[in-house]
Amino acid sequence: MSWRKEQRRSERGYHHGNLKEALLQAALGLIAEKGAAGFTFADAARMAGVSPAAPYRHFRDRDELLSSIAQRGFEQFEALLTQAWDDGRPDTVSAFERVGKAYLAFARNEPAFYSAMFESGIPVDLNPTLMAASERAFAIIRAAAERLAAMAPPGMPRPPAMMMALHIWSMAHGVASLFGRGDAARRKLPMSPEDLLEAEVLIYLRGLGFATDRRPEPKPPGPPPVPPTGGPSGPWGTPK
Amino acid sequence: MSWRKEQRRSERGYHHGNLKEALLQAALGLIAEKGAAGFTFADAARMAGVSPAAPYRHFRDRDELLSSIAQRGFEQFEALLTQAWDDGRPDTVSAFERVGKAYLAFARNEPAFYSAMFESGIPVDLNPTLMAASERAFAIIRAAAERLAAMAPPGMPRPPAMMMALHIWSMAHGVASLFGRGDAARRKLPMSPEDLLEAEVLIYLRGLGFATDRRPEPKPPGPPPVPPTGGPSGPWGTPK
DNA sequence: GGCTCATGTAAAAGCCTTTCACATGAGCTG
DNA sequence: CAGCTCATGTGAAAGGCTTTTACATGAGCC
Repeated sequence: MSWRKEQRRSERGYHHGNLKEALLQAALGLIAEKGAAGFTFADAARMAGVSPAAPYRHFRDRDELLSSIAQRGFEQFEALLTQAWDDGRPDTVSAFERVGKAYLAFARNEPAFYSAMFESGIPVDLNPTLMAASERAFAIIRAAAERLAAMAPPGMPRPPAMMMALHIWSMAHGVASLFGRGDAARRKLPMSPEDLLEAEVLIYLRGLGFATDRRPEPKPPGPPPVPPTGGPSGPWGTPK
Repeated sequence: MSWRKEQRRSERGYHHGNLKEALLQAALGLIAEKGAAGFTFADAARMAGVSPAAPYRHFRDRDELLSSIAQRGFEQFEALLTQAWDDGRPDTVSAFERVGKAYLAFARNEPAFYSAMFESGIPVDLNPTLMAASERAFAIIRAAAERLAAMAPPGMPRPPAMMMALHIWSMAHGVASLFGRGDAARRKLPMSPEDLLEAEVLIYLRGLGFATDRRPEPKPPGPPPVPPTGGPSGPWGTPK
């Protein structure tokens, strides 16, 4: 590991040696535990074993720490989405759904990041660095939408990829925000958030004219003109 | 008006006479202005012209005030959605869209309520009263979905109304959260949030097999089997 | 060895939350 | 109307958090 130094001088002297990182980690834990609102600068300092003034050597103020966390969050988010999308393999539609699941997984597994990114009240659009990171993450969704739009069935008007991307994003974000987290704001659902989102996206894609019954991808988008066969392969299973 | 009393005794004496209400109003303004996180109990007291301890006669603590606001928010939200839905007049689909627009309008016009309801971090599911109010609001969406599901085209599997309701809710909530407010977290959009949501819902409904080209409602859901004519009446206008 | 500058500390000011004992006066009771 | 009582406000105080400032330490570099 790269932090032997910090480890060795456990009874650390005057200087911490890795305070910035320690503060970020502490904050991450605290936010996950008590929410972005309840997180306190002094707590993080205490947790890192330094005086309450020390953090100010590394962050202008509490908000800047929060922004740093959001920044990192967007970076990890982007990485996760990139990996989930996997350049559309093995087929565009299922890769697309993997992206949706990754969105929910991130919200659930990284509540602190998610909180800092979307619920902390920091104005993303006022911080260019943060804004850029956020747009890099969204770019994955847009790229996926682009690919999807390109294979739209020929008989229909071709949907604007940007619009599709925004739609998918809002679905994923809506499901994650309303139903996605372990504790807060949970409501009883008849299905898992993952299934809920998957069905939502499938129905949406079908509304755009995509055949969504997960068959090997027709290389040149095949003839089957428009929505499904009426058969039992709907997004929510067979009706009783 | 019913508050003559408070008005008349402008230079009020020892007792305020309407402090609870005044605090709620003050908080509403403060939250709208500085966000749910930045809102402070002491500020509200100051704004109402009382000592910092006075509010504790009406609210256990800051969180209870926030909950009260969320409670009211859900009630107004429910009223607004009810009115927008208007029992499905003049036709189910357009009434449905009106509900979507009302959702966005609420987020935009009542940022303080919206903030308290969805972003303040208060655990809705731990407060039965609040939870009930929230469910009454959601019930409107579910009722609308129920109506919609009932007129699903006969050829297809009938979608579960609850699922539809959750889908629509997540779309509206996602759009509102990501793009709906004046200032924060805004991103440049190629279209208004309203249009974005409308297109999203229309595509979704089409994916369920509904004809979405706003014609007089077929009393017994007519024969036109499935999606549109391929004509220019798509949800996002005609392709270039 | 000695300098210098990044990094920590201590102390203090200012604000917020919450509690407690006490003050006021609105509304009832006779 | 006198008197009581209790809901509602006040003032003061304890305890935290944030942020600033002057000062301390010691790591890295000639």
